[in-house]
Amino acid sequence: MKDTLIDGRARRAEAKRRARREEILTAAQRAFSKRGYHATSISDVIDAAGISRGTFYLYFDGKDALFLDLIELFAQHIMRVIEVVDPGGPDPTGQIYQNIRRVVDVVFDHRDLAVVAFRETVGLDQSVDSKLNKLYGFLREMIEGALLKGASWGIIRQVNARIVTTALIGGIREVFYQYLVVDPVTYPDREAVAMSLFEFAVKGLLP
Amino acid sequence: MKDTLIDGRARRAEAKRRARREEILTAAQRAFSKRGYHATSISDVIDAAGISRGTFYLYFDGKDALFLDLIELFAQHIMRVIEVVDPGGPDPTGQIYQNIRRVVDVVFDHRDLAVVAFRETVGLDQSVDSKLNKLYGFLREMIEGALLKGASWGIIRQVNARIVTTALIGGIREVFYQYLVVDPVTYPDREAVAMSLFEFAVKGLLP
Amino acid sequence: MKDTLIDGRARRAEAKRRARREEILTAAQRAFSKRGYHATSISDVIDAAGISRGTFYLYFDGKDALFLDLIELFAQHIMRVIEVVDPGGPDPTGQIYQNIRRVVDVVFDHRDLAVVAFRETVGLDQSVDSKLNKLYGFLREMIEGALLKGASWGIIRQVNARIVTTALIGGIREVFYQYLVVDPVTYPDREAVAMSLFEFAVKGLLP
Amino acid sequence: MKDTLIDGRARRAEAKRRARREEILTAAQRAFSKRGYHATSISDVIDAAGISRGTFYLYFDGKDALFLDLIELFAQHIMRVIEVVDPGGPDPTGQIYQNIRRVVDVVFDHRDLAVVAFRETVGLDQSVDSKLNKLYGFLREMIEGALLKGASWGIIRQVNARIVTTALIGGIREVFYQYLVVDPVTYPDREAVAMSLFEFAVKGLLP
DNA sequence: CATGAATGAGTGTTCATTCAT
DNA sequence: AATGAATGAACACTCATTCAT
Repeated sequence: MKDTLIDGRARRAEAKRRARREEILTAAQRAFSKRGYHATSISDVIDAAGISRGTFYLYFDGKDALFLDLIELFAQHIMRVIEVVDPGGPDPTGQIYQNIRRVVDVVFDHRDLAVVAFRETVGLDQSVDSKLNKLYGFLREMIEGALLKGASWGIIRQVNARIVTTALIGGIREVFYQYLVVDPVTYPDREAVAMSLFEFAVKGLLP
Repeated sequence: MKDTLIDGRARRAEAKRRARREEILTAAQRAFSKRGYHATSISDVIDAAGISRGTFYLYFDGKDALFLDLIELFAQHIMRVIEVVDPGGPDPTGQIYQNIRRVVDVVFDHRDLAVVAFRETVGLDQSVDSKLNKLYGFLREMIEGALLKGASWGIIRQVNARIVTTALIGGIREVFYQYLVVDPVTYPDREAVAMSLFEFAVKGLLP
Repeated sequence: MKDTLIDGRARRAEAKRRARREEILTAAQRAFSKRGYHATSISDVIDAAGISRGTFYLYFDGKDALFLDLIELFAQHIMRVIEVVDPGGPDPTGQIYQNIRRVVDVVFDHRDLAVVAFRETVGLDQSVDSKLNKLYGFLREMIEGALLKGASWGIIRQVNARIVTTALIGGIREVFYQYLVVDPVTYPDREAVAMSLFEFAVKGLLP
Repeated sequence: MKDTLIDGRARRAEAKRRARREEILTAAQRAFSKRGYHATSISDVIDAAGISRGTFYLYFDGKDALFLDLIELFAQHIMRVIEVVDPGGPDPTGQIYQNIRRVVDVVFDHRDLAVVAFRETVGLDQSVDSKLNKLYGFLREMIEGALLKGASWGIIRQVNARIVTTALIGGIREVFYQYLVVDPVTYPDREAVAMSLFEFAVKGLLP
């Protein structure tokens, strides 16, 4: 009886703690996405989160750790929805499209987070770099593998897979950045964005 | 007589001033490209330039203004080599390739400057943004115009010109960034880089 | 009947409370002796004591008060074993030696506590000062009294009792500090330490 | 002509710089001696010195470095006036007395500095420790050497040189501390202080 | 023109203490 | 009685910018 009481308390405390952490992460996303990592101070974050200075350091080891968590979070979101394309399976290009479509969803469902991840280029910091590189390395591997396999199956052209992979990532990144930051559209036609990216990536410009 | 003397002096002084300014800009390129805008201090720049603190502020209004000048410089370099593609002229795709080829030259001839421009994403600052947007707007216009014209001439497919333009710029940018920062190659095969970018942009992935 | 019940409860509660207090004091001794007053945080103390933050403030008014209690504790230990030397009694110098011997025992039986008291010099804080001064004042009085009485009985030389007392205290303190902190010996030969201190204090350097 | 002008300027600048540094050191002595290392903030120091925050860091690497400099300064003062006692020379005990007398002068001529050095016990910090240990090691060596040599010449008693040396240093330290902090005397009778210390150290208490 | 000493607002971080549960 | 999440004042330190020389 008492144990369940204690457990209940502990559970509630744990839930509250998690919720608070989430709140801070959300506030940080907004703050970082608005002004970038360097220009955002801890004061900005705690003001946005409505907490005190000390409380922030109760939940995060520091500014770097917070930022790292955000990058990690975004990387997980993206990596969760990417599926290896099977060129021998049914409708391989359809599989590619579905991957793009799901990434579009992740990005527009987590706008601030996506902006944070896209805004800062590699080169910020050792540990941030490694997180970003983990994400980009993952994407790279997926895409490059698909390109090579697709070429061997005769589904796509022989191309310099490395360069094309890089270009694809950059292209997709830029399109999102445009939609999210430079010229934000509240409710973008996700289908259209995905289709455009897909066509650009797959069909090229020649008629 | 005295006027010519003064003019001579003034001219010499002006030349010296310009040379000094150039030196600072060059030093700043190296500094910013190595560590990024935020991590580079004015001390880094003046140490690299071999000038005193005060002198720096004699030539530039401040850190932001210096950075702005660098962006402006790069934008001019790029904008100078881009030529409007005439779909009715001889070998229109060749014209596109030549544009890409010339951009490749600019980037690899001004590595530090290019890194500075590519490293910091839009969003640093109001005025930096406007400079970068001017550059990107220019590129955008060129490419988008070519796409639309090309489509109307039946040379290229009907695509969402806006999105594809953005993707192209992002793709090119990313490829350069990879070559310049992440995995730098001292003497890249410019021809090969240009050709890969060209093929990727124009031919797409389908066989 | 109910009263005795209440009394029993109260007594048991009081005992528990005292035990808890003791535990915290012991943990604090270890913590303070290891890292000094300033470098030791309340977190260090409560971690060492295995209690929660709030509990600590239930037993002590704060960090200063805790420290004060430790100093007080040490002062009591020392003051308990010092006995007034009777120059007219049997073997007066033996009495001095026995005092030193007992102090040696107290110090080595309460190493951590001794280190705490010796480490921080007078000047930390108003109230800490007064506690330390109480201890030193007591020692001072004992020693100075013995010196004066001894001189009047012709047992010891005429000296500036105030200065010599101070020097004696400092000398003893330093020797202990050396043994406890700088060059700690797990099982020092207490007899030898006491004898050295005694000879130094009493016999001087002349042959 | 111009060179001498430049040299003159540089010399004046250098002199001014040195003077400023001295001012800060003096202010820091007062501040640290009043409240101790930990309780003294950089704000205290710069307020006392009448300079701005930034200026402080122009002259010192930080709080630790400043403190280190003070300890070093005191160590040099002391070490400069200590002379090796030659037991075969004229009046060996007189030589000891002269050493003590000179140390008394140094201490009372640099009260604040002496308090800073005496207040903080070994254990503050790695580098501070090493500086303090250098000073104490030096004193230790001087005194221990004199004790051993003196004993071999039959001038002083056979004693445990290590312990006695420690006790002497502690005794002297405490006496100074008393005069400087606990019960400060504006114009102490330096001769009397030196003589008391000397008698205590050399003659002991027996008649 | 050129200098570099001086400035002070701003940064990320710590920690003794409080108080609702 | 016991807890530990929350607080915010305080800290050491940085750096873009100014200005007397």
